[in-house]
Amino acid sequence: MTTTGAPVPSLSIGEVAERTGLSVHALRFYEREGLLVGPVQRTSGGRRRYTSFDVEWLLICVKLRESGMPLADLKHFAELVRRGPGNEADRLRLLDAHRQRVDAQIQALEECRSVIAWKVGVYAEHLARGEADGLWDPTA
Amino acid sequence: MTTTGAPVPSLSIGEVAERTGLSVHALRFYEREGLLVGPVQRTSGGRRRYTSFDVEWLLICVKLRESGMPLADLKHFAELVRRGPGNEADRLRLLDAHRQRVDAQIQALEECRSVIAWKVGVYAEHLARGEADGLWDPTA
DNA sequence: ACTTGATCTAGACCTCGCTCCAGATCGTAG
DNA sequence: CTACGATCTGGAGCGAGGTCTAGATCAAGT
Repeated sequence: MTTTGAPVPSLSIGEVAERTGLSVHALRFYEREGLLVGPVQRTSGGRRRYTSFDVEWLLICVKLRESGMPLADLKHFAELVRRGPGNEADRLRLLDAHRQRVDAQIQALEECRSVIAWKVGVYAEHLARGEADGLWDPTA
Repeated sequence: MTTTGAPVPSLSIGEVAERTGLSVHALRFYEREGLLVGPVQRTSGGRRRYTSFDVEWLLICVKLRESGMPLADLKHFAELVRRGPGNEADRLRLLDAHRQRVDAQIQALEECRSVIAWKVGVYAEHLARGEADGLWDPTA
């Protein structure tokens, strides 16, 4: 029954690279590093076939990496999921800690942006007033 | 006249490290890499003395680095400032490009945050409903 | 059968941004 | 004068996160 449905469409490493934005090199690297939940299936010829689960997980990985989670934490998270139910509190802690770091990061970036925007404004005003008005604060 | 005022209080590398959050190693490294606008002054004995200009510039550097500007761009910016007036348009372009990257970064982070917050919510709800309710989407 | 392009493995290599070390010197407090 | 901590230089080393190479194999089109 469960084994005879339409064959779940599986993807080659190249297709997954396209869909996730990771390079094929990075995909193999992630696998070696134990960042995937399960082992990737193979064809008789040894080529990887990724399931949609794999791809979903990878898309989450991409989001977590994009927001600065180190590979070590990602690996830890993968391990928790791999071990199956029973450690949801741990997973929650891990994600929530990361969420807080992301919030802090956003705040820091917004501060940076305002500093930069102010400096951009200084230069723009200077240029608007003409190029030849002399002395400049070297730090401006 | 201009040479006999109160001696501008200058700081040692350790004091600058404290004030900027950069390590003394990093400060020497930045200098070697040409990331400072001018050469740092030295005492007769060869120790660095940083002016408040230096410190201000370093604080800007810190903000730019914090927001992800690569050292190469920082160096480029320092070179422009070092060359003096006349290239304000270039400086503006450099900073404005960076501002745009920061904006994009903030947007990306906010997207990440919402994905993460959603997952945190999923786990939290699961835990609130009790630990023993069975099957789990492995990607959850 | 042949060609072409994607994929395979193991492992070397790379960039970035510091960090640390060794061994010498400075400078200030006792 | 002596100690001791801070600083000096040049260069090696490091951790993160991939990236790339070589040489072989697989799979699909003609």
